Amino acid sequence: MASDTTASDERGGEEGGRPARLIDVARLAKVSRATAARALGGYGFVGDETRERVTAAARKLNYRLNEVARAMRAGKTLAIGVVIADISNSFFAAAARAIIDTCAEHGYQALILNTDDDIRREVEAVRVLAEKRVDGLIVVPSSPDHNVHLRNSGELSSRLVLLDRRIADMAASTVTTDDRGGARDAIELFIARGHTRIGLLVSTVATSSHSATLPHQAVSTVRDRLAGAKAALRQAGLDLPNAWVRFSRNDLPIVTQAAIAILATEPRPTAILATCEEMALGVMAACRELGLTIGRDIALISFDESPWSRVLNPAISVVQRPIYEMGRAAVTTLVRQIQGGVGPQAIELPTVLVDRESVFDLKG
Amino acid sequence: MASDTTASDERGGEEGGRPARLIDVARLAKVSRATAARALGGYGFVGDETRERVTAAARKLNYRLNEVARAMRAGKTLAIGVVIADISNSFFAAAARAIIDTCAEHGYQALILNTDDDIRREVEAVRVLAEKRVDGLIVVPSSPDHNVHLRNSGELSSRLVLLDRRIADMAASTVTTDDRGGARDAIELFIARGHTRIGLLVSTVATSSHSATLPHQAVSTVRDRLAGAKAALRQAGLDLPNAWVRFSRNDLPIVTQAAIAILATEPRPTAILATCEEMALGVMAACRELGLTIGRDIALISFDESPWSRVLNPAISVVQRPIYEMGRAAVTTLVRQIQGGVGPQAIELPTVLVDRESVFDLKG
DNA sequence: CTGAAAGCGCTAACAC
DNA sequence: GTGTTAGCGCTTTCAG
Repeated sequence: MASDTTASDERGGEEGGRPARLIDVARLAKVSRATAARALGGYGFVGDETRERVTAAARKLNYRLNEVARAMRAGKTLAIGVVIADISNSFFAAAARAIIDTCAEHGYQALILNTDDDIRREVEAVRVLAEKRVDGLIVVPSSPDHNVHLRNSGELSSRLVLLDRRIADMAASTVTTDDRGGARDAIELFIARGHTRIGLLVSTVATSSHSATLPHQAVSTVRDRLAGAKAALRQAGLDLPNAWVRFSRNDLPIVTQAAIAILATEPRPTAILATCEEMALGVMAACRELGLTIGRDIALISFDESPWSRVLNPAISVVQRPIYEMGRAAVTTLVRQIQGGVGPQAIELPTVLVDRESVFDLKG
Repeated sequence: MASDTTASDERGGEEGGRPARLIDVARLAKVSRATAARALGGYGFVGDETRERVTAAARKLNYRLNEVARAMRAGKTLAIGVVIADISNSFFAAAARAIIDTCAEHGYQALILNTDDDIRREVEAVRVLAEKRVDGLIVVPSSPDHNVHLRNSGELSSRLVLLDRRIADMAASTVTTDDRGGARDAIELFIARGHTRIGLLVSTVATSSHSATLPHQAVSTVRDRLAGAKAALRQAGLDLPNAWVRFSRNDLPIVTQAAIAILATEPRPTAILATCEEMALGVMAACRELGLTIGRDIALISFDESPWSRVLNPAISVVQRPIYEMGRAAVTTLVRQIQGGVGPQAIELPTVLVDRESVFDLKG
């Protein structure tokens, strides 16, 4: 008799009553819970005939393992928390797709939270995920230095991967791209085509609108791209007047104003590097308003491939980043860290400059 | 003495050792687990002084509620499963954003899985989420009739919201848009501008490439839009030759081929209705290849607002759907169903035709 | 107002 | 090969 004294008996297959538990399967198969678990879980030793009885019983009762109980007992949830700025943004959506799929391949589940790059929401998100007892964390940090919540999350702090952005002095894995090189390549292409007046439209969510100076809280990606662009300009002996660089948040009307601000200078740049899809759209919107034509009046290069960049006329040249690979690498690194107990790694993926039609030749 | 016999004592604050449990807090505050739980959970009656001692102890130990244990005991995970085709697709990304945020507002977590509109992956996703014991399910069903896995999920079957697509004879809530009306409006605008040769480019993931006939497994959204368009054409006494309608999967090269197939007919349509962003991009790509100009040679209307539709030259007219509202409504309906035990509802949100510049006047 | 005790469903030692 | 048992950390009657 022992402990199995639940009065309920003979649960109907799928319909009615609460879902079947392991003990229901065990009883129907006339074995113990341990044996049923072994048969279903495929571990330990179970007689062939017994195993069949158990699986038959499980099917008959429409048995579903209770993952909550399993997680509780095993101390692993097989879940990974993902903290990003905004999943409806195309970059994060693509990364999330990779993360979700790769998680699934490894038997993990992804729990995704948006922060809108607000550090308070990020802190809150990490807290929630810690309470959910996720086995690991992938974070796109919204601040380059505010990171107590990341250092201070006990176990999780050593099962953490920073995606897209680095944080100084954190012993966490990072998956980034060569943003500095990407920006350099873009500027060099402009220069090779004879452009000497080159503007920069930089996405920084920290800013409330747009400004000409680098916000204090600018994230590593922003700093790197800026540094890469400046280095390339300097090497060519070119100037970067303040009026030609604008930091803007990811909001079309604001980006458009920022782009107009750059393009309204006299003389205006003949080329603009945009640090993401939204910035590129802002340049296009500004050109529309100003009666300028991309690929003829204004050369444009954008970071990140967009669904439309290949299709426009002229097609837009881009600094491609391997976004899907980034998400995938974040998960594989994290899983290795969780399972293998290996230390943090820094992964930097290359960018590829894809030259299409938006960078016209000024010398021709 | 009783059961609290764990030998470990005095856990260091945040660092070192396993995370603090309720019992550690209780001991430090010199109360029982029950009292500590009441104080922290904010329910039941607790003396003011006691409450303060407990919260102080919790803070000191950096205590985090173990959600897994809570879920196990309470029989609620406060998690909602979301089964969609592809989160990197802009429509689903926007819906997911709304779902995640609205879930968070209600204290729930969203678990998102991609199916690529593959019914087998959908079945698998539902199984996984059932094992995770999610409290409810939001599904974008990939098939209009294959639904055993949805009917057959015990408790979950009555805590299910179908998003974007309906399934015949399912007693589940649905959140959809007036796709028939949206398509009708679009066609009527074409007609009002003098277009009589109107083509249809319809997204159907079931198809392996593109074809002229409606696939058997076409989802309600597809059928409704097709029906709406046909009704409007019929009412105007217009014909819809097979050669002017194409069903295509969401893959730019294939969509482009499909659009080219339509535009290569003689005489070719002067207007095309595209049923999503990807279809519209395919039309643009085809026009590019064929040397045709949107807004002059070809009028275009697309379902769903895109980041670029406002910015292009000409700006693209669209049938707007309230995507964020759809996601939000799915969650609020589901939560009401979970908490209030109310029955399933059918919510249909309106579409809005936004007339921009891509539909030129043929009569002028 | 506070404490004791009974599990939620599962797994993993350890017996037999 | 199979069964017994002891919890994982929490909530929640039920007493006091």
